[in-house]
Amino acid sequence: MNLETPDTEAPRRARGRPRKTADERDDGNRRRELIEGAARLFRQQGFGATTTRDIAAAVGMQSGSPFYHFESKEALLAAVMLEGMQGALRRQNAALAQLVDNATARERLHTLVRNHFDVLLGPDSDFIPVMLYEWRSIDAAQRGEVNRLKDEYEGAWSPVLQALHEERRLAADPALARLMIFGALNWSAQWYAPPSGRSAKARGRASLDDLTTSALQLFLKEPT
Amino acid sequence: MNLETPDTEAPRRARGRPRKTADERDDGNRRRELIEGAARLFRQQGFGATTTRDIAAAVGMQSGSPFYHFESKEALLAAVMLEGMQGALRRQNAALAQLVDNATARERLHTLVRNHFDVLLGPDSDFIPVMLYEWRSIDAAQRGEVNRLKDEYEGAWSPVLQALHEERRLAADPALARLMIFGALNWSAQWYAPPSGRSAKARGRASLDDLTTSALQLFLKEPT
DNA sequence: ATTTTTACAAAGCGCACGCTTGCTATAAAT
DNA sequence: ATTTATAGCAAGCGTGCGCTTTGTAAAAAT
Repeated sequence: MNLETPDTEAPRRARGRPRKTADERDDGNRRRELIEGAARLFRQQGFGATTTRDIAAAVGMQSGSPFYHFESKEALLAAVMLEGMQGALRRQNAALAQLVDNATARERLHTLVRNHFDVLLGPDSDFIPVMLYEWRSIDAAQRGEVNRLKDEYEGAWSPVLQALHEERRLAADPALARLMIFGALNWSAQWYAPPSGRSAKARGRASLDDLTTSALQLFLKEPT
Repeated sequence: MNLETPDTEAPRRARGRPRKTADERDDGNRRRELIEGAARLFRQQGFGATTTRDIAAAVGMQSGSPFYHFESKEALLAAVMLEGMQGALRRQNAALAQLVDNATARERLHTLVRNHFDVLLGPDSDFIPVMLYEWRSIDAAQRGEVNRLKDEYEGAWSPVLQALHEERRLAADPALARLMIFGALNWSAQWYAPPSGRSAKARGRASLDDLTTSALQLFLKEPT
């Protein structure tokens, strides 16, 4: 017993380059490029159809090098999801913070929906779709933290929908309504193609603002 | 040249067991069991995470035997999708045919939504979710026929939504509304757990009828 | 009785893919 | 100057997996 540490805590003055913490390692190195490249490939081809060699090649590495940064392909997927949820939550909180204090429930929902479309379909929007459609591919162990963030993200919608329900502008049960609304929005990742060039609307390509308008029209009633 | 067939078409009186046509081969044999087993596994684990050995074992075959019935794993996936869309379309047409001629647009939408939930979440409902969430896994060549059926299935919703729009019970643009409504419904495959035992609603488990009611409440306005 | 087809089982090929191992150049600390 | 950690590269191991090949018992026709 007691193989690990002597009782006397000798200060062990460290020499050489100090070890970075896991947090510090997250910043400006190739790790990020790996996450972003993986997110793009996972979205385009799916997790199963993407090889770790594909990912390495996408960022200009040799085939084994990603495993210096991530202990497994699955851990890389988990990092993509975690990164995505953190970003989404950050942006949602920022959007809500910009609202005036006396904003109506309708205005709050508009902000939430518009931000969600941006998270799903805007630039650098590979993370959340991967999370939504590759959920099965990570095991329960790594799902925990992502799930917490997801609950927090979705939880912000509940009081808004509850208020709209009380205003009689949302007829359905708020809990089911939230699920269905997320479905309607998330599904856009399957069909949305961003408008290209001018007169995009004439060609049937809607903007994210158009989508937001239509979504609110679809879900909300006129006030009585 | 001319290695394939002599000019003289000798009648070639066939002896022995006659070859079945591809159509005949579709009926009461293990092929169906393979499709159903594959559908269940593809839904539970995803296409990429399901091995052909898993599928063979699920129907009590040796690992190579499925390839007698399907030329590739991908062809098996395509068969699952085709089977699913054919069944969905058949059931949708049957449900619509049971409507009285003077049914309102609202009644028609109710029928479509209720049937769609049944196709998605009812018994033996693995086919369509697989189609929705493993779309990327089949190549364009095999997507054609499935796509035709899908267009036909979704097309039946358009005149109904158009009519509701004109009745001012559907505010949003019908084309976008259709996409969002399918999203709201299809997404239920991700979260729905069927009610179990008695007092299911008390435990927060909704029935497919409950879902249908909530969906219509969410999408439709009171008549003006 | 013979032939032909069906519906698999049994065995295994070949390789792509996840991951490991060992090495090295550079950077940052003492 | 030396030590220690970083960020990979280079090469390959092992194996799981899609698929092939061969065999063969039963069925269905002549």
